[in-house]
Amino acid sequence: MRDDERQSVRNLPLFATMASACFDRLTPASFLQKFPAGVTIIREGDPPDFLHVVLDGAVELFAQSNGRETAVAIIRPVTTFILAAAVRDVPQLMSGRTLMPSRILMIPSRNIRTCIGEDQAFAQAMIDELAGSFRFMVKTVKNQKLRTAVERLANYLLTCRNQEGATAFNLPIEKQLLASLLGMTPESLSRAFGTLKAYGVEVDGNRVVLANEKDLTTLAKPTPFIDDPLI
Amino acid sequence: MRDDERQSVRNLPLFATMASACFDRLTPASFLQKFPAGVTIIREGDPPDFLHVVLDGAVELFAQSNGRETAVAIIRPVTTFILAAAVRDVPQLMSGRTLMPSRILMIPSRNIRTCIGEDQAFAQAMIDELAGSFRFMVKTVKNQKLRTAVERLANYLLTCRNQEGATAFNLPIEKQLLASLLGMTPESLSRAFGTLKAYGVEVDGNRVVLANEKDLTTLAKPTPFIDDPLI
DNA sequence: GGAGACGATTGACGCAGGTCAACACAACGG
DNA sequence: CCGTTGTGTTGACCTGCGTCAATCGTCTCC
Repeated sequence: MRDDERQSVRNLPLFATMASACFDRLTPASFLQKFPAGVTIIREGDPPDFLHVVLDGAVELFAQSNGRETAVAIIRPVTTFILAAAVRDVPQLMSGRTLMPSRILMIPSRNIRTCIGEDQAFAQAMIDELAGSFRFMVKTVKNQKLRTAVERLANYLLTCRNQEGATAFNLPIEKQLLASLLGMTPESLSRAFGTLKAYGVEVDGNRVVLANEKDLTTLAKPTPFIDDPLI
Repeated sequence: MRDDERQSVRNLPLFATMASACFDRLTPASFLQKFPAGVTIIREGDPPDFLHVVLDGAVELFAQSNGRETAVAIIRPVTTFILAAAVRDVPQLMSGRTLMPSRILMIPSRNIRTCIGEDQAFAQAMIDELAGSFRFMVKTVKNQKLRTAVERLANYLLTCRNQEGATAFNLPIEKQLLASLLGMTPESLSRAFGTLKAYGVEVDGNRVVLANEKDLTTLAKPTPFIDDPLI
């Protein structure tokens, strides 16, 4: 691991406040691994031997059942994942695959659990992180159960808009994956985009322009309690 | 609060390991409140002034948007809720209403946050609790996105069966609420029960008999990574 | 440059599940 | 005792979305 990367891990909310003594004990036991795109790096049901940190690239968390599959979250640098399984030492509920060539830091989850018991600040940061993850999943459930496919797409686009700060942007993921994340088929996503044309949504490949935010917002009815990632 | 109730709160996983000094500081600041059935005791968007503990009765956590409403979880004694909002001090994402006359212990969330900083064991218990809550929501998302309405009902019944330990039992909640919890309308639930007749599911009011577990299981395809509440 | 692979789109069609309305039934209160 | 209210069921209908198949464009790799 390069020194600037070590620093960027250290700067994560989860690790920023922990005692240096603990952090220094964590890092030597960890190792950095490079993966090409499209590799499944963790599998549902596996024991959570490592806490993973995406340093570079992107990881899709997904789940399978009955031959069906769905994306649950996209993890981008610099963020951890499978925290909950790691601290409880129980089988993982989701699989993870790289969406592009990625570099992942793997920290033995045993060391994580030890540090929690020794470092008060780390425990506090862990509580914050887990509470945030829980709330993210609550929002996901609400999004899924209270909205139609077109509404989910409309709100997704508005959220992109807010993060980009502009009404024109590129979709950060492929449409196939977006469909899975939004809980629909690629065909339905295509048709949902078609429906949104009437609300000023212009699409060309990955390029999206929101030409009529007002109408789109009226349709989407966004609420901070689903769509604001910060609260 | 009666002494045996104080003890049952103390016995909760969240409070069992914490230092007595902390627990003793928590309880005097808390108060017990009685609610009749059907009362909304917390509201989406409200600040989380209190951590709630259901001592008696039951509480439905639900969310609303666009005039639609959905149940997210049922809280039974003795369990806490809105933990995540309380520790982060951010608006609640769900509302809660009593399903029957209930007695709820309300602990100022400020005190909870203080204790986390002072009591290592409490912080540890909090981490466990939040990790468990997160995983519950992951399972909820998977259940919702990977299964049809009939499959969700079939798996719900099999989960009841395991908790009761018998193939005949009473539904613990009204069908209306069950429909909302499973993400469908009451009419659809009624028809889903109709579909399951062919799989040995006999229903009379709240009474359910699973006369053919084998076929039902073949249909439901339960997986511990969605249906096992313990992992 | 051409063959293939992959992602996206479109059309035709079907089904799951929502909507609306009517009705059955039990619980409850006057 | 009967009307009222709440809860569940059933039927008719419709729509949102999945499925299947064909097509098109883009990218890659010989």
